[in-house]
Amino acid sequence: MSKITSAQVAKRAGVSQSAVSRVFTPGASASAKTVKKVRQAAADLGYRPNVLARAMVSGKSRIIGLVVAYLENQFYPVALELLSNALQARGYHILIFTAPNSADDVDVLIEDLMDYQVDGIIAASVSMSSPLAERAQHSGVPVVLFNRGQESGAFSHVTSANRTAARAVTEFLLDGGHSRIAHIAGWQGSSTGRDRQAGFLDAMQARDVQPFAMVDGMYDRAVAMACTRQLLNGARPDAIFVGNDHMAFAVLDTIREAGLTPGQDISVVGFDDVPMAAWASYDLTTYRQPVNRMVEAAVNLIMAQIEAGEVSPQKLELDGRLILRGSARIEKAETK
Amino acid sequence: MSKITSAQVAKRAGVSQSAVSRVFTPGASASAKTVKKVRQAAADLGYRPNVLARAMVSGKSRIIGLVVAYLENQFYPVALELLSNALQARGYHILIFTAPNSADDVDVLIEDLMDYQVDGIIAASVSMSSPLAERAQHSGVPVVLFNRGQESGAFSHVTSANRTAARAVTEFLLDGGHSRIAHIAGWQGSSTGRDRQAGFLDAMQARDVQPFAMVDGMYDRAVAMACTRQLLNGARPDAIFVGNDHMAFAVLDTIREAGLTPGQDISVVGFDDVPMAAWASYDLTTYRQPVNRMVEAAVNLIMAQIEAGEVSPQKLELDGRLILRGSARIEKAETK
DNA sequence: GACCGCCTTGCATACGCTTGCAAAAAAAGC
DNA sequence: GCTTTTTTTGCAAGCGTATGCAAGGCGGTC
Repeated sequence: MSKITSAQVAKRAGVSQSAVSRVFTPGASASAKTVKKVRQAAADLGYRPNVLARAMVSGKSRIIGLVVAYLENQFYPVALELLSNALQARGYHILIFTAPNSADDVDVLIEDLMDYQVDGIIAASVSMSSPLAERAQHSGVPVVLFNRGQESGAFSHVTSANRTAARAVTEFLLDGGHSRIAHIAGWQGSSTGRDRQAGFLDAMQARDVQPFAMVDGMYDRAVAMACTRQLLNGARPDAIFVGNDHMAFAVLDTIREAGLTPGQDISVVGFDDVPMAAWASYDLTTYRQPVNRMVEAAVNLIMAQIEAGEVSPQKLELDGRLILRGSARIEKAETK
Repeated sequence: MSKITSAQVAKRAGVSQSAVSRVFTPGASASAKTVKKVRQAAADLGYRPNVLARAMVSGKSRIIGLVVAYLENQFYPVALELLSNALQARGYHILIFTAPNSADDVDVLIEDLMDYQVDGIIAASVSMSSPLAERAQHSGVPVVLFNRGQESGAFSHVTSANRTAARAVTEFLLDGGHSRIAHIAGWQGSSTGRDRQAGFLDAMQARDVQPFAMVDGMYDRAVAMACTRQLLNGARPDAIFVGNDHMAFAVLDTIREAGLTPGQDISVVGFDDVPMAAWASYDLTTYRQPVNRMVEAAVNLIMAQIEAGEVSPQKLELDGRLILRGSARIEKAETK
């Protein structure tokens, strides 16, 4: 029930309170003798500096606000864990805010976040409004968007090269001899969803083949299942490119439910390469987002902005690669 | 780049700083006139109270430390999201700490945590050492263990009634006519793993049937797969009760890999009922942990301890129920 | 109209720490 | 050994807010 303060340590060590502070402040000067006395006293009393008090005077809280949603999509827990570890290693910690779906509420959330004097904000799977942009900018809080882009040049962001990637996926399907290719797109309210769809269209137009179908799957399992059932009615596609793995699993389940075999009757390709994609029951061919590098980049970005007061927003697009598994036919078509 | 303070608002509104403070402090007295002036000035300036400064003087940070690991196991992201939402609704937020596997390091983590003056700690999927117990107790920081028990009566915890539940699962398998039942147990270093194994043994002994096999799956996918391959060699079990869903999925994959059909050749039952268990590709019979109620209970517990300074640790065990799906044979054996 | 009680308000202090400044101490230079 | 330079140290002033206390304002009662 006791809070040990630096003053108490100071008294016990026979030095001033500022001496104690300096011993616990990296880069401050203190003689070996003082350091020893203070450390001893601190250990005796079980003293630990109060991060909040430190934050008040220094203006640095060593807290990063993380806004996240869609934790059902395994991509985010994985990213969250990596982010947390990377930041912990640098002495920062994550204050987590789970975002509601509506975009307006995100703004409220960010206000909340800033009340905590966070040193930076990482927003994963979330778009931010422009008023909010100004707000954060105005407060001098760096913002990095993770796995989501932003047209306005307000923030930094790090994503995959979604459009290029989607083009590669589509070309892979075309090369595999598919000609009736459908796209269950990621949510069109998100940049990732739009970019991947654009990449899909790029590739189709380049080869001069019409999309079999193209619908918005909203990054939602139920919606993806409904879309798939629709597609399976009547003339079927021979391939479906799905906006992310989370939906792709739903597609696979639905295809099997219809008595068809993925990779044989219909090829399915996802996006993300979450761990589950490698599991035998799904065995999903998918485009691997380089989540490790994305996290690293995001952390580096936010650190740079915090430490250097860097203001120019960076837009990073990292390359991943297609991971071939059993859910999509590989060999060239028999027409060859 | 500007930090608006209550003093600035005060000046603009023509009142004292304390008046501003009172307007933003629920339960403090201020005349309607003052409230109006202050709110106006605050809105003009874009003032928001500094939570950290508030925390310093009040001693309440409105931050809950959450220690978590095993985010690959979908149970935890789900719980995390629910916890975060429940706490956000009460004006609290989560500072997240991802725990390494080793138990010692958890202690270091908690020290870190307490530096942030958290109002409480929720530890999910993590055991705590007794020195740590004292430490937190000494600092007056309430600790609640989530989905993990603790023999020492030091902290509160909330879990399922794991032993009873495991007994029910085992009885279900016995009733289904299975006689060669194996158990791939949860990590024996965890209370949940041990309790479920104990429940399994309870039921088997009560019916006087020998376990076909019993091994520690360590809550690890790879280990569970290895165990399963072992079990499938030679004389096979006709049922496997797995310590959690995360491992059960691995078991199912391995069974299929061996050319067998779960629910037909071998029954499999898991524990947790994570969302994925309901997906068609797994269709896993499993014991549903009442995660909503567990979260609610954990939050209530920690709130009570924070607000009332409650000290007596509570040990809550909630009941879930068995969810029947396709991975386990249901009907009585043919011997009937 | 005087008196009493209650609601508001400002003043001043405290929360636990960092940091600029100047004095003291130690080290270095000759 | 004395001056000059460098390092160490204590003092004190904040960081932005809440809150006890006393003074002021208001209405109500007789």
